[in-house]
Amino acid sequence: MAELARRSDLSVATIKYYLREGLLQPGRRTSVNQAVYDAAHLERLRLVRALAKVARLPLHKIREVIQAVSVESSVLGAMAVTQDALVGDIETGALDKTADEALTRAIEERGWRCEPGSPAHRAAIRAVAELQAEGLGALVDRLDDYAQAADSIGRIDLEVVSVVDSLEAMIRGVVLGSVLRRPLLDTFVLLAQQHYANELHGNAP
Amino acid sequence: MAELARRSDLSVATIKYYLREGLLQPGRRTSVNQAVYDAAHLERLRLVRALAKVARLPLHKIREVIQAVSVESSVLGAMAVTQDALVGDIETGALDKTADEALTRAIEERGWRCEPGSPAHRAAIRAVAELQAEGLGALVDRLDDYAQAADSIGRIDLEVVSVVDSLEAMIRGVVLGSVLRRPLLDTFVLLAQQHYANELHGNAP
DNA sequence: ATTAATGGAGAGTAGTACTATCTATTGAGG
DNA sequence: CCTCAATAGATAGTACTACTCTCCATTAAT
Repeated sequence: MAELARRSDLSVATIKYYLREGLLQPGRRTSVNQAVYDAAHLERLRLVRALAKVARLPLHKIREVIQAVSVESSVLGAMAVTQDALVGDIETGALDKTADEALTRAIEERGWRCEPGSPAHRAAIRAVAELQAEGLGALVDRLDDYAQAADSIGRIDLEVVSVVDSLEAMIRGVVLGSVLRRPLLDTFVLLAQQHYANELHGNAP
Repeated sequence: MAELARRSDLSVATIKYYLREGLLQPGRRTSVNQAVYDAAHLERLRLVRALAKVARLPLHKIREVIQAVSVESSVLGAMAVTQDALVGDIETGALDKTADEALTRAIEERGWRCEPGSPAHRAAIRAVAELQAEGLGALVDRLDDYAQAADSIGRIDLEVVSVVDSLEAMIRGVVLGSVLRRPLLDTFVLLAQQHYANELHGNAP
């Protein structure tokens, strides 16, 4: 276990805590006070850390994702579970009607076939509604443009996933990819903003 | 104050707390136990809520952003402050060298002019490094594609901002836009993923 | 034989974001 | 004028998350 702690950069106490919380599968017991942990345990710990630190999911959500994914036998199913965890909980009240309409227009424009009523769809409506509520109509007017960029990203995501060979590695790739690709794109957008801000400012090459 | 609580959907106790924490400017006093709050107070509360609930910034970060932005007199400055808050704190250690190289290649490919060493740039390096560490090299191989999509988004962001007229409204738009555009794009990407997942699955139209 | 680590369990801690209670006013209605 | 609810201000308490510490009996390693 000291080994596992060293390799995962976590304290022994934290690993024990994760074991208690069911985030880490128990090791193979060799005696009453000894157990061996292998590469799978290390990988699990890395996954848990990624979900906690990068996606900032609460530990109970992480447990849900891990359990759901370990049962899951399809890549699409794993993707759905991960998506649901990433959007978080949405209050089940009525959603803004004009936001729904604006979103529906954008979806039709793109020709997307997606599940209406899915957590992601509901979260999208809420996001549009918040923009409208804060008077950022100029942003809402460009939904189509953002949708076009999102389309590229979603397509690349799926292309990347479909490269992998084994189902298990694919599911792991979907979960980790969904979580880790987000900050990548976020920071890339910031860099692009810097670029165009510099251009506006007159620092053109 | 009861009025402000009602309009902002916050409890009086919470507003008092925000006053204590310096997140809300004090109202104009009319007597020792009376003060009037106006539209600016309501707007501030909405901004605080957006930064807390949507961007999930801790309150002390929100205070930093608000104070920095209120002093700020340029749109670019406000954008930089907001960017720094959104990327969070990065440990000031050495960053992964191969990740830096991969990122530099992508930036050059795009022709971006951005600040090396800025929080956003450092965060990008870390994001790439995490993908590499988790064996998601397939994703890193497509940095250019993601960068291209990010480029579109950054360009649209700046176009949206430059539409506004007054400086004050522009700064508010930059802060709120940066914060609220994120979940919009996140959910759009999820919808695009659903679309392409359906296609892969054979549910083509 | 001694020392150090292990598994297990419970209690304790730090940080965040409120929420409740108290006090001394004070404004408004009857 | 009197009462009563509301207010500003301050302090203490709460709920939750994510650990961290301490203890124990047991056992592996030297």
